[in-house]
Amino acid sequence: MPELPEVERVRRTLAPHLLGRVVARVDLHRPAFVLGPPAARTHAALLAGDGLIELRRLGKSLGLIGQSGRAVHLHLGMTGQFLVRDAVTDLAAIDHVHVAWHLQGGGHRDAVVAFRDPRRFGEVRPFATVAELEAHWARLGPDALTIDSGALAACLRPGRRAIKAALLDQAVLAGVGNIYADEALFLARLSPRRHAGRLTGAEVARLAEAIRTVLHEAIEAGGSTLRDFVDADGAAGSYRAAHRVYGRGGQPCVNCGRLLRSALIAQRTTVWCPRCQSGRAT
DNA sequence: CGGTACGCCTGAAGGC
DNA sequence: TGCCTTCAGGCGTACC
Repeated sequence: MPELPEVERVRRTLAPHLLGRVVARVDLHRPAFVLGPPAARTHAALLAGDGLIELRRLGKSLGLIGQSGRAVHLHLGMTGQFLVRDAVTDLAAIDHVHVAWHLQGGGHRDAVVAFRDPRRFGEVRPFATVAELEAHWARLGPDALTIDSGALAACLRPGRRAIKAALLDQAVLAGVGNIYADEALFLARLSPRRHAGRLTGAEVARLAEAIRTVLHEAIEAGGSTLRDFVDADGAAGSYRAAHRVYGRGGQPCVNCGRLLRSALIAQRTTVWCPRCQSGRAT
């Protein structure tokens, strides 16, 4: 569920708890949750003893950077979340906590940041250098939050598949998932079944603007909480109430009143308005 | 190339 | 009440 807006909310709320502080200890509650070759999965690789200097984001991925130059790739998957707790918290009493970073210094009281992920689709993957993290991220397309018309056209040009499928492909564009793909296509008045490579220049421009608009709106609203998404301060997001199509199959279109269609496209439940998103090129 | 299916994993929700 | 099935979905991978 966490897509770009939710991950960005996590980044913003988590950063103040991490940056400028030192990792006093890393607890591996579930060692197998940490990815990569065994030699690269040490406590030091997870930034134990390191100072934390940066928390960056690309698409739905977060990167925590240490003063040593080490870096940890973090992905929330479907149900991943970060809990920030007092240092004395008994994390063993909280289910599905896989990794925990104990933090000191920086003028705050000691704290612990726990990665909790019931479904375990999330990722914690250490890298020895920032360059290696960046190489891992090189398979991702450009970040969706700032995508412009020209860059989007370049991403989509070779594609003959449905635009919905292309938007979900993180190698094309990083950060859009099922919720925001449907919301952006609705705003851009494009059928999800249109061929990605056959959109007109005007349509690509509309889509790029729609993607930026829905992502910015969602970030401002704290993200979309469907069931259990919360940011690092424990706050749920309210953007679900603003969804125009996602989760509204069979209900009237907010624009024209026609009942919204729902179908499986690119193996994902897709909702759109058959009138507003007519599917014909203009 | 694209599309289809599956596995990973848990918990919520629906059917009976 | 309780058991069983289905669904949700990010992402990698296998296969046609």
